[in-house]
Amino acid sequence: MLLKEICRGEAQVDDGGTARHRNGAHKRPRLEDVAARVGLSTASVSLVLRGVAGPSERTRQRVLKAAADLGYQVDRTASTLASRRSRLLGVMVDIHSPFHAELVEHLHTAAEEVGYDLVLSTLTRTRDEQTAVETLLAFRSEALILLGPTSPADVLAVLDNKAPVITVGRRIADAALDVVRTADDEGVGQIVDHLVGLGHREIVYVDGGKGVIATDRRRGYRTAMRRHGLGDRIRVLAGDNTEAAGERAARHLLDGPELPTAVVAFNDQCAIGVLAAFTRAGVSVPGRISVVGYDDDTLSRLSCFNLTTVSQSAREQARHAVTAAVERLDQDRTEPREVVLTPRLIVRGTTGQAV
Amino acid sequence: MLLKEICRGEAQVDDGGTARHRNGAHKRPRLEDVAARVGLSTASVSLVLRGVAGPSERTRQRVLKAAADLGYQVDRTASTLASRRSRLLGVMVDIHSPFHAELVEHLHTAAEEVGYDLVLSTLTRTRDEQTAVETLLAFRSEALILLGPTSPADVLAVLDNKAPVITVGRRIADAALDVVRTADDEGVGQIVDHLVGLGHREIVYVDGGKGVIATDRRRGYRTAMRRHGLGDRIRVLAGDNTEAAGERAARHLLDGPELPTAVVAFNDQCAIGVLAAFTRAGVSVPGRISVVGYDDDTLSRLSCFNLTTVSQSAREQARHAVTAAVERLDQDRTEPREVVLTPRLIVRGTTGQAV
DNA sequence: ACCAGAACTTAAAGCGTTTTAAATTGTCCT
DNA sequence: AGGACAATTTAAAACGCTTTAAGTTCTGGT
Repeated sequence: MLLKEICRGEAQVDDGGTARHRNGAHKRPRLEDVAARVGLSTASVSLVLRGVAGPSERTRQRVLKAAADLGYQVDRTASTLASRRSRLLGVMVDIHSPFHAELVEHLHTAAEEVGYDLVLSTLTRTRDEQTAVETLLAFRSEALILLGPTSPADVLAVLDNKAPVITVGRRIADAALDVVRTADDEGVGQIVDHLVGLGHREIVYVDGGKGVIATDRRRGYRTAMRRHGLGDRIRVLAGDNTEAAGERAARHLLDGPELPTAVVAFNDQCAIGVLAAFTRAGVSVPGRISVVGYDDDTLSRLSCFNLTTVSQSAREQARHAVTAAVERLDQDRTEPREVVLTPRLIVRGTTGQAV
Repeated sequence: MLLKEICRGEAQVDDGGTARHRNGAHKRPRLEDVAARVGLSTASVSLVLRGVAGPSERTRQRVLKAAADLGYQVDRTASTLASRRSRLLGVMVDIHSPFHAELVEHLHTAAEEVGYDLVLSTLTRTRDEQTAVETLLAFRSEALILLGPTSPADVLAVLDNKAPVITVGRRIADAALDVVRTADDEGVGQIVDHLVGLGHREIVYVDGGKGVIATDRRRGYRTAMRRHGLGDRIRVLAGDNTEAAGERAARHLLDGPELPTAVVAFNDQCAIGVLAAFTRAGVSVPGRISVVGYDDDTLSRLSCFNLTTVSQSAREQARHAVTAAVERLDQDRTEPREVVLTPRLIVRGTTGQAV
């Protein structure tokens, strides 16, 4: 062991710092190195570094100092292997989505609070959900938090056999999975309530195409209209989640016999298309017509849009997702759970009294 | 060994699938399990699974089949430890930045082509560069690709001792680091050329505050103006990277004696503020005044803005970053290298002939 | 001095792979 | 049949840590 140490030392000297990075094999200090430095066993050092009770105060201090001097940093791969726990939550995200970005932000803090770390795997044009999830498992993630997955329920169910799956932001038929989401129908309901409260009766909805989310929102619109006795005023225009769709819908309305007094769009992106088309046509918003989006995108907050919209409380969803994971991992919960949060209407500048 | 197998088998049956996830300790099949299944050693299986030459075709097929049957997936932590290589590139990103999202997308494909994987660590309000980088190292990243780091050059230099650092998108004084970036001054120069070509002479620049990037772009503006003999027309308005700053600047211009014929903003965000203020004031763009941004944000592409801007070629930067990493890791390059790419002007709808 | 028990420390056995050197099997000649 | 060599296969030693059971050292009380 002494010999070994000397060898390492010599090698480092010979190395001279020039070939430091060769093959990424820059020697980082190991537990053994700091142990040798203070004349203790690696066991003690490990104990101190993990903050486990046992080692004396004197030992603690010396070890901490030595570790700092050497710039020691634990090797996650080794400790995962040894402890049989990675304490890692795998998160699948669409890196282009601002909403996911927000979720990740809160997932980080929530996970940290319960002693877990996050590993991210992103979807891209050339990287599908399958690949993303495999990466997460290869890192030995203990649970999988999937943000807005599009895989069918049965695929997710199979996945759940390898590690508990928590789906965020999407309703899942009745697979035995944990789901955290907001009530999309209710969110649109709140929008309609708000508009009706402002005296609107001619409220048009621009659809978001197929998909669970679009379905829920559309239903929310219909239900709310009927609730207000406006069942016969229900009017759904085809559309999708793009600005272009919003523009098309708005032009369609402009070409029509009479303009409604309010337009509710599937999401913010789409709403902005609507907004742009109206502005260009000289129709005042919210003077002549009110426009509402959904998602509380960064976009909607821009003062030039200042869009009334619905927020999905990223913070709460993230916390619930982490809690769900921890319950599965550390508290033996086996029953699936669905957490449905109430979205929050954000009234900004694109809604006003009906004319 | 046979006994051991039986034990594992029994345990799985007892488990019955209900307590599967307890402590994240779901037993995944190991190399040994697939070896046992085909009656070979783990060594052979390892060889086959990694595609190393040696095993006979017959063996190969049998192993592959067994692995598939068992749903075997290699455990990265173990193989990293054993092979002393993680083949992992650590990437620090600001998850809220659309530009970083694009870079990550291309980094993924570039890394894959050379047999590396990416591990992402994000900056958030509560997670600074220090923490992000430590996480990357804890995973044993072999190189660090930092997207737009703000840490001072000397901190980055120290970091480079632990693993080769490749900085993307930011100029670094003269640290011995690899840098990949675009020539910001040149980008702004292209904008000015474009405007001058359209007959503009009164071109105002809205500044981006302090910071290396802002400095470069401002310099680019000044240099280009002088180059066109417009040195006496140079006019820089205070600003930063926000929409609000753009609005302020535009209002300032509107209040002034005479409007310039073109405004160049530090970035797209800022340009959109400018745009919004002009539109609201009834000043036609590009009829009366031209506006240009920088970054080619998703924002700028929205048809309602359709902003003329400058693209930073995420794809090229990503490829160069990965190449730089690989050269350091696999080809013993020790000399730092700076790659400066030429940005590309994207002419859209906010620039036109000077009036 | 001696001893029980508390306080602290450590030896050693893994964790699931890779890798090297050695062992085994197979093939083709004489 | 025997031997040389190539083609396969494998035993066993890492990798850097955690963890458990077993020491060892201290206390304070007799």
